[in-house]
Amino acid sequence: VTLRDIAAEAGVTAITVSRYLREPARVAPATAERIREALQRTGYVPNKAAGGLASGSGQLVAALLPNLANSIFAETAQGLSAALQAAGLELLIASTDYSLEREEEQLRALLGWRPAAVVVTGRRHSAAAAALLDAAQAGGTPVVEIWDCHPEPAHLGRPPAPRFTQVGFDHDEVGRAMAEHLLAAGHRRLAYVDSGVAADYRAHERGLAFAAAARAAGARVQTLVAPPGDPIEAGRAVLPALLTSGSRRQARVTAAAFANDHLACGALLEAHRRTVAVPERLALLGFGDFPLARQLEPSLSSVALPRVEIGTHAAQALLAARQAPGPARRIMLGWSLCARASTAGSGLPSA
Amino acid sequence: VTLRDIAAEAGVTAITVSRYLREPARVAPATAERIREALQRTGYVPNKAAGGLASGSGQLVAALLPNLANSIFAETAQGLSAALQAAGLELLIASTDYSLEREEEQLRALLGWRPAAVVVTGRRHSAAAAALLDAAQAGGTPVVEIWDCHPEPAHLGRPPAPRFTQVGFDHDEVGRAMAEHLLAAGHRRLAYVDSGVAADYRAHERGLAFAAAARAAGARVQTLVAPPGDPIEAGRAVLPALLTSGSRRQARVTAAAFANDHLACGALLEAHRRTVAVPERLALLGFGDFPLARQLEPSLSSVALPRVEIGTHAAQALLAARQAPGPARRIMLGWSLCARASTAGSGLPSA
DNA sequence: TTGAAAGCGCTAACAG
DNA sequence: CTGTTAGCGCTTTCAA
Repeated sequence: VTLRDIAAEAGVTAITVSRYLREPARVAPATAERIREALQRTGYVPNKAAGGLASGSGQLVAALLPNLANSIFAETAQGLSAALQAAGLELLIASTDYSLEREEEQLRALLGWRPAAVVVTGRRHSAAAAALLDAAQAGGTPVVEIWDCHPEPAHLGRPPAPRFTQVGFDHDEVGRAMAEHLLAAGHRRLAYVDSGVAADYRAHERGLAFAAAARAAGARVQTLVAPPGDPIEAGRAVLPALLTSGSRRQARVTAAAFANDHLACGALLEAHRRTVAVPERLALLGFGDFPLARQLEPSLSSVALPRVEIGTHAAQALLAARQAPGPARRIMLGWSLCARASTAGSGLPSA
Repeated sequence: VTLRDIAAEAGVTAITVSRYLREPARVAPATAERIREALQRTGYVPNKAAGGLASGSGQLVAALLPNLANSIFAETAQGLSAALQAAGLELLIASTDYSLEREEEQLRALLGWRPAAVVVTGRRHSAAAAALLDAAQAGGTPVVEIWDCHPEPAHLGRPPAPRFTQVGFDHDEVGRAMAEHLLAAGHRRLAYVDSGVAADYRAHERGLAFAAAARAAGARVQTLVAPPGDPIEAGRAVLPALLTSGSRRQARVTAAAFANDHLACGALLEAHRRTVAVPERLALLGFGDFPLARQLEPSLSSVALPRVEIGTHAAQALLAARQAPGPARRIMLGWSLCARASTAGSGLPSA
């Protein structure tokens, strides 16, 4: 069923039906009525590919996320989806499995649909992918990077504008805040447990900032990498290393920060099983504030993230850019360190 | 940059470039080389909307899920996404928020892209949505219903074919298995805690089957509905009702089954907090087997679901149907009741 | 208020 | 092996 078919039914030409569909007011009432009936009878659904081709517009938004199953990105996807639907845009989505090569490949595929805007995760891309994004933006397609706002150092008093609009937060800042939280509770022997997903560079960067801040404050920091596989099990598996670390000449770790709440929960559960006192013997700090974190016993301290908001704000930013193209912005969203029982301050003497 | 541009660069016409892109073997090596260079230089990305329009094909798959953030559907989406990407198809996704009206509205929007196939969640649709799906299938677009395989009663010895291919499992069967599991552990006073998401009819159907099976075995069953809002909190909130139920003339509930693991975890954590013995005083059975279920203390019995497989099998089914259209099939995927400590058999005397 | 002509970027079918 | 012609279904621009 095409526009022509229903035009024939209504005794007009295709263009009139097309007009009716877009600006009903510009069609005579009598004609409109006949068109409406024909539309009803046939159950016509306009072909958006043809429409987009003719008008050069496009109603698709392409989004690239590392993984749709990961609750962090799933909520962002939901936020994006809901906000775009409300604006009449459709979401074309692809997962990259944290791989820059797959991101490039999928970006190329999605760009073939001439999306109205592009959303990518993070600020690291392959050279070719970056070139594609630049070209897209130069061609008037807004590009938004999510989950990673990275302020460059200020030049001449103000920070330079980013290449693409960024919606998220500064992972360095979070890493530092995590360190400061543990330092404030009196800890001086810290550990950071990095993600087993090696390509999750944001987790790695948080760890670097964590370590730098801790060392700057005179604390010792050890970095472990969780084994790959189920992250809760990985967190359990990491606990022994945390407990025995530096047992010889170096004082033992008294607090550990984790790349995510799954790992931290694993460690917490394993500590419980081994009757290791948390936070007395070992304080634990997660990242992500997953719903269960606050429910465990002891409740897990964590960093609450604007997971859904990143999606909705990204949608808003690209809608705004579509209407009135402007320079790339940095949209910093709030996060908060939720201090709970697992890091309750004990005023430990520094070792 | 269009096909014409790079054709001009390579000194050929557009159709030759088009051929090179689709069947490189059918152009002369020398020509191919020039085209390749031109492609490289310009960074050309073929316009798929135009290609699809001309060829009548389309490389998009439309998927409708209740919610992308819900871990159950998020994993299915990931499975779908990965399997489709591997086959060179893109995923156009929309969320319905468990609403049939929104499903219909979004279905109409997605159908405008003339997708190569359509994936919808569940077997209930508005009349108009069902008509759209029928029309799509009649027009050669495979339609797959996921998460709900509902065998009709057999006529003349064999069950009738479903309207659309279904990929999932039978929720009635799961509901019965949940009841049987608790009955086998000696329980005779059961409860089913339904989802606070009223439109989640699959959870409701499991509850009905659960209750029917339990009553058929001579047990008493009470059905509660979890309050809306955070499901873990809802599970916590429901516990008192379970503990006090029937305390007067009717014997107390000794085992409860839940619409999902979030609710069950909430109840488990609340039981722990109140030092209510699980499973001795109250056995708890979840649904979904979320990663944390097995990690809690006591570990939560639950029903493990083919979450990712539903996505991958749906992709396979629609790819197969694209290549060789056949009758709708019912693809039943396996699930398993994981008996853990929270329902460990206590051989309770029936009341 | 409606229509005719042209074309969006690409591909099918045929011809050369 | 390559090109010509004629669209896919819709919208733009202009004219009536």
